[in-house]
Amino acid sequence: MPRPSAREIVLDAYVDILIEHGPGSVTLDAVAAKAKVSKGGLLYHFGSKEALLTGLLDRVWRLSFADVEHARTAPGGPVRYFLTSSVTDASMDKPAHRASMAALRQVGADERVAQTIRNCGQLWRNLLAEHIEDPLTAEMVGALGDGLYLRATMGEETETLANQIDEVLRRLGA
Amino acid sequence: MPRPSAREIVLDAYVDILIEHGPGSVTLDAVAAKAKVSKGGLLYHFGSKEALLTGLLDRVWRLSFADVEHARTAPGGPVRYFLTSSVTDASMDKPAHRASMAALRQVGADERVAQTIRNCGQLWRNLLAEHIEDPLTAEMVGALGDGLYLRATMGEETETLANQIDEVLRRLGA
DNA sequence: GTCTATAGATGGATAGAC
DNA sequence: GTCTATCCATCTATAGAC
Repeated sequence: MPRPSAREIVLDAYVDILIEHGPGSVTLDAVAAKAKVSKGGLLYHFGSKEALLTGLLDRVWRLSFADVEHARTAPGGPVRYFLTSSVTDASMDKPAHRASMAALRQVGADERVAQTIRNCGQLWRNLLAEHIEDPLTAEMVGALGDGLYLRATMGEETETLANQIDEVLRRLGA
Repeated sequence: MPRPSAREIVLDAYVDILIEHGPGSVTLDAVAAKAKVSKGGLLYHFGSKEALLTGLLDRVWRLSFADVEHARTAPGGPVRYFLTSSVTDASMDKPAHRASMAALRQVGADERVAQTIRNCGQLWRNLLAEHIEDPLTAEMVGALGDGLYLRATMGEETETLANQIDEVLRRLGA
């Protein structure tokens, strides 16, 4: 485990603040303080506030891509991995989910945000389509997972469904 | 149709800016300009930025409650109404959806935001539970609708599922 | 590569005229 | 009920020392 670069530490702080306080509270001062660098130090790595967002979107895409690849070889299969991670990891500190949660809070701030999130969604949908024969079923699994993800990011109880993923998949025929 | 009060016009402007530019761009100046009042005029109706958020959350709850009541007597039944409106109205300018989309962008800014959204979600889940016998099926329909809603708010294509709502419901047995 | 200092702009909120 | 004017805190970004 190599020590994370200063760039990554700053990005972590940016993500933390977005998730905990929202975009209205994101200031260079706040990010620098959380990352324990000075504002000048921060601006050496990210030349502007917009550069921070760019860095976040890069991370979101990179981690989502890796997560989808990881799903391909997951023990219970990709489909099961998709649903369980939608519901389980969103509240935990899996980096891929933290990054996309942070990005979700920036929708509207820049066109690239929604674009990136859509691209990541497409990755997952492609994966599901590869492993579920019927197209409509694949779409339904995708939408259901997205719903679980949304709920988890809202701090909602998802146990009712989380404990019955196998039965859910059986009923969907996936 | 009574002319909307100044309060409502200001709230509309606040919602517009949240949806179009995100919370990072919400300033009293911007809201006042969009509502075509002065900053002083705005602050007469909402004494602070926080009061604007409070006003939004009130509206979200009020409109969601009314929408759920409206769903009870919808032509195709409440369940069908839930799914079709999740997918259709989110991109349109139905006030209930615009308000909750705006609130969604403020998650993290204040605890009450996620709380309000959870409460509204509970309203819909109760409705579904009343009209779908099997509890797990009801939960699945709810999650699927939430997924469609999330996608619609991201400007995502939802037509594949939107055109097959009846088949979706048939497969879910709802 | 990280810091301090500071410029210059913009933010939220108040006071008081009309 | 709506406006203008203003205060002061905070924000982004730059300049330049170390």
